[in-house]
Amino acid sequence: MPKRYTVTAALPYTNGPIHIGHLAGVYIPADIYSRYMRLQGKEVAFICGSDEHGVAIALKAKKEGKTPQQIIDQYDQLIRTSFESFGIAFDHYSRTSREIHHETAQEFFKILYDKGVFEEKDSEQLYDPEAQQFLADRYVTGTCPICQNPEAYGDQCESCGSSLSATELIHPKSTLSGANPKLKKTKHWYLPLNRYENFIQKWILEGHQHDWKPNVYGQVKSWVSNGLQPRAVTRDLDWGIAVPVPDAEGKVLYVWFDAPIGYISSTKEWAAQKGKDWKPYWTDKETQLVHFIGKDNIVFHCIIFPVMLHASDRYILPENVPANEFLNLEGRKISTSKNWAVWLHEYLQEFPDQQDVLRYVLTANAPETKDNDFTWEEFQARNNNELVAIFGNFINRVMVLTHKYYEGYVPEPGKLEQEDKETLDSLAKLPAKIGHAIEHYRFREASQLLMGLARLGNKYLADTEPWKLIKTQPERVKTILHTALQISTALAILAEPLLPFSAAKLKKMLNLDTENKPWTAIEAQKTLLNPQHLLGKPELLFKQIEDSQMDAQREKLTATLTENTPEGKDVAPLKPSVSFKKFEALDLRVAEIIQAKKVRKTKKLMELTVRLGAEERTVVSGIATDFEEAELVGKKVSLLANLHPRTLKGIESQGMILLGENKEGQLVFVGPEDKNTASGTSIK
RNA sequence: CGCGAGGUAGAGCAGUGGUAGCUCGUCGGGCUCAUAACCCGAAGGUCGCAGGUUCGAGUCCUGCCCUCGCUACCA
Repeated sequence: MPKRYTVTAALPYTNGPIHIGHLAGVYIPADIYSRYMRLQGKEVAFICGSDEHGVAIALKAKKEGKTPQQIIDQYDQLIRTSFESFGIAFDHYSRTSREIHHETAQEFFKILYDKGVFEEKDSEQLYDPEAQQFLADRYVTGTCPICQNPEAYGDQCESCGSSLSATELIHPKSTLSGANPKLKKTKHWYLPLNRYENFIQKWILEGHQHDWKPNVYGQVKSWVSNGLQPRAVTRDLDWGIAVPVPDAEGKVLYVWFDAPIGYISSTKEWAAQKGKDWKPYWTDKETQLVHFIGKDNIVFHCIIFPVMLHASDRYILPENVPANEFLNLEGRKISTSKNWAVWLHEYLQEFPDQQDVLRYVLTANAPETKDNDFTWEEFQARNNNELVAIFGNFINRVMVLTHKYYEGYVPEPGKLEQEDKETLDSLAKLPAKIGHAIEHYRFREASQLLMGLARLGNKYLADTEPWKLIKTQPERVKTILHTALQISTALAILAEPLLPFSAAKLKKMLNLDTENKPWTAIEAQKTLLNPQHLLGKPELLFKQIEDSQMDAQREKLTATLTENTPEGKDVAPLKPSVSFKKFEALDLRVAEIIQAKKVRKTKKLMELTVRLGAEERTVVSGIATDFEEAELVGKKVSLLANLHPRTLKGIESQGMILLGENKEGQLVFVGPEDKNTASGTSIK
């Protein structure tokens, strides 16, 4: 096993607070891993920090009439304090806006620059003269040069599916100001990922086929087999880290380039404060580097950042990148902008001193292999049925019995019976099992193994029945409770990485020394709690969570949903009036649906065959989420019949069905329903 | 359409070639030290579908279907 661990957790982007998805995917597993490694006596640097650059922050500031600095200060503070009170025990949490990071990132750039790694390319890019900035591809719309669709985006045309670059668009328009963007020459530096395909091939595809998670490995494989492209590492923007070479005024490092370097600068800052040398943490082969991230970050941490590290020729590569999938909330995708989330800072207020409950639930149901769903129902069940009923209750039974029979002193054990030995043997095997699970990033399994130990304790008490034997064999009861107390102590030690607050509370109840007993003591079946040791006061380790609390949380989410529906807002403003002539140009008809079929591999598209008098037409309409195939057939609807045909998913749509949206956000037909209106009738 | 990940008991998941398992839930029983908690037992699965390889397939191969994600779409 390596002796030193550099553990990084994805840098949170400071444009919003932390929610349960972040915790389940990144911060809780990283924290468990780091805590465990520290308990094994390893040198650990658990590193994180706020990611504070990039165009999204610049735009958010502009929108809110604040400076970018104000935005990042606000969220850095919120994120920092909520991590701290949640017990994510970073060794260091820095910020990419700090001087040390600017220096480190610039130095990193310089190293690659001096080695001639980058390719320099002049290109003509669209520049918005009103907003006075270069436009990212997705901020430009225009006419597609291939299919003439007038609303193609700068990176891709929705109509024909072609990949475009913004400069190819005919009649481009800035979505920021509406201005006509002008071409302006600009120079950028590119990281030629294509030259490192062999490196990635050997390192990951051949070297880590079996120890990396399938979802991570699969993503990398997909990227490599599609062919890697050079990627610009600089941008024309005023918010970020200046490009430290001549001839680069007004240019900053692209945020994805500077952010991962934040791991290094944060380590440096930490080492300086501790009087340590940071270098071994990033250069020594005895160091195991592990990146904890969500699946959206796989390409950066498995391809781009490693290529940067490799090209610099002075850093070690990550040993593993255990990316998690995503967590949904009550069946819907978590969304910061739609406020569909459980926010960490709100949880901490509403469930004070219950950090471990959320830690446990998010660990036991972590999205390790696929997307998972968080529900308040499960949250309550996991707490009441597992933490309270199994773990907390076992501890309480042992505490109460020991106080009742022996005034809180640990009794002297007698001769061990078969049932005692078997229980202690199972106990001795657990540290290795839990450790193995954590070392292999299977935190869900680790949490269940820990709960299994509490179950073992309950079973042991049920089998030995000390409350009966106390009347007939009081000596035997001493052995039983001594054994039960050993299990309790082991729980306190083994729970530390997973449930640090409860572990601390339990240690206090057991009156354990503050320093941790090593896991090896459990494996060696050493006495963990000596006879005559005096226990502390019994307290409940976990509290029941009531239905009313869950109802309140669910109501909060329902309120969010209501806010998000169009009805909660004002009616959309009317468009400018049109002349009668223009209205007359529209040919509106009654159409009868005679066939309806969902378009494969789409969520919303329905292929409809409609009758217009004698004529039959195909119309593709985005209504599949609101209507079943069967209920559509026979229905009469209003159709805009002379709309220019458009091809969707390879099906030519010859018209558009008129629809309205009700307050629940469901689509309803505008039109004549099934009266005696003949199909083909004109609507006037 | 393309790529990736999944599809195993009512729910959530484990199981990568050798008699289908865990947790929750359900039902029945036991216990009463314990936060109406704990312990035992039972019911419940054609392991997405169809072929193939093999003495043997949840596990390997091929094709297909479905779900999710990325991307796109929503005329």
